[in-house]
Amino acid sequence: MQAINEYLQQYGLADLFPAGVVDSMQIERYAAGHRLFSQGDTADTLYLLVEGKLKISMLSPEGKRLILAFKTPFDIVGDIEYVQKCPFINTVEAVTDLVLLRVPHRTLDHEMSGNSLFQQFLLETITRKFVTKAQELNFNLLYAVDVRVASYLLSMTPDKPRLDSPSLVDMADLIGTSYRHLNRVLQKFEQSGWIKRNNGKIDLLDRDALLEQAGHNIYE
Amino acid sequence: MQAINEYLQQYGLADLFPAGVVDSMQIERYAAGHRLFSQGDTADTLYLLVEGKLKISMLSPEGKRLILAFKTPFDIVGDIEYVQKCPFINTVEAVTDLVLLRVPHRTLDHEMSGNSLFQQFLLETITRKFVTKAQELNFNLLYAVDVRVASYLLSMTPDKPRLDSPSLVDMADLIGTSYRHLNRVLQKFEQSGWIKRNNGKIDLLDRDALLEQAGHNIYE
DNA sequence: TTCCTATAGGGACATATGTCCTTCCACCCA
DNA sequence: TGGGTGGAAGGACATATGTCCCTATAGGAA
Repeated sequence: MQAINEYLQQYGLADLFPAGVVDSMQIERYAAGHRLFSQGDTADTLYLLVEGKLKISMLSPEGKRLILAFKTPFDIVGDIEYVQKCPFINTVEAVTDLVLLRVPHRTLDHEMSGNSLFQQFLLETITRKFVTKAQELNFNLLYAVDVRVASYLLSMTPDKPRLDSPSLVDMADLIGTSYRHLNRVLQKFEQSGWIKRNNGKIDLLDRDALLEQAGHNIYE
Repeated sequence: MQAINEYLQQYGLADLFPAGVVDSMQIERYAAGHRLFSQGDTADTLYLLVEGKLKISMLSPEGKRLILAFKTPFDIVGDIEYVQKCPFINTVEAVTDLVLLRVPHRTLDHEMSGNSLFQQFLLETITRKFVTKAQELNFNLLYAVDVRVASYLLSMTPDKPRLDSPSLVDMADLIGTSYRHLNRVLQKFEQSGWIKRNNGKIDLLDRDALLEQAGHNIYE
């Protein structure tokens, strides 16, 4: 069970936050499945994700769900809303058990406004997010679902060639297609011998073929 | 023919840049059609768009062109690349005759690094771009081409209900569909009596119907 | 003028994708 | 133990979209 300072140290943030700000931070722990906030909620907190995996999603006016991203440490949640002073744009839920550092906007406004180091930190973070988002947009406009599925499979298995509990529903919402069509594409991949489905787990048998199908593009 | 200071005044930027920075700015004028830079070019300049309309596009590895945005004053070009210190990500061309203020990175590095006001300015600009890009991504994932076409038509005619020289080729690349399919959708709109095509011009006859088709979503 | 090129407009067809519905199976709980 | 329940898997069909092709027309270049 790490303390706040240890986390900050671990992610190279020890010099970024003055002691006064660190004092006002709180460690928050959430169980898998817990919803941190929903789109439209008032945003008065910046979150630093230090352990676990969370899911960012939104609901369209028609009620269609879109999963925008999965995030793992280190990452920041709520930075856009902090800069824009607007309500939360998306919904965030815990996929695994989470540990986050919670920084109130009030503290940031008092102690960090005009702090050039912190602004530079935010600038680089948000710029990086922008580039990622832009690539994602291009990727979606340019390629059909099978390319995106191949890319997704590859990006989710950097270490071992197996997806343990993929939740095809989430996967479809992330890729932006229907559950049915995702299934169809997976079936095609399986018939081609590129993957093997067992009991909801997915083994990647032929990374090279998938890489070719993905057009050498990977999510992120 | 305005001077640099007048432009800065006009867009409320007079207090943002110290005299030393303003001195190093240059006014640049380009004719319609001119290419300012291409993706991959070294970026050593930040551009402030003060007159005219430009087009941001990219080419996929497969050679498919995607138009990412049209921009009109006031806007900033090259801010992402300035923060990231990376080559230009996209290609930028003049649609109409342009006037831009050119600010060398070198000057910014020397005179503005640590300038909290300027960083805040960049932060807000880039954050806004991020939100726009994110909405665009959601919009593309959520809605089919006809919705996007309706939205595009509405957003391009804020004043008068006519598109004068739409270049359907560009329009298709912006929406992210094929020329053929765009034509098909326009044909459907025309048959529904929502628009009228004359000699390449497009008149909007029924904004309400288009608004409904767009699902009350507008680009931007 | 005459040719050439670019674009508008659209036909025909194949493919990609969405919607609806059915079946099957593992797992949980009363 | 039996009945639910939820997700995996996929059949059938309609629609959306892409590709390839052709024609017509306007405007620039020779």
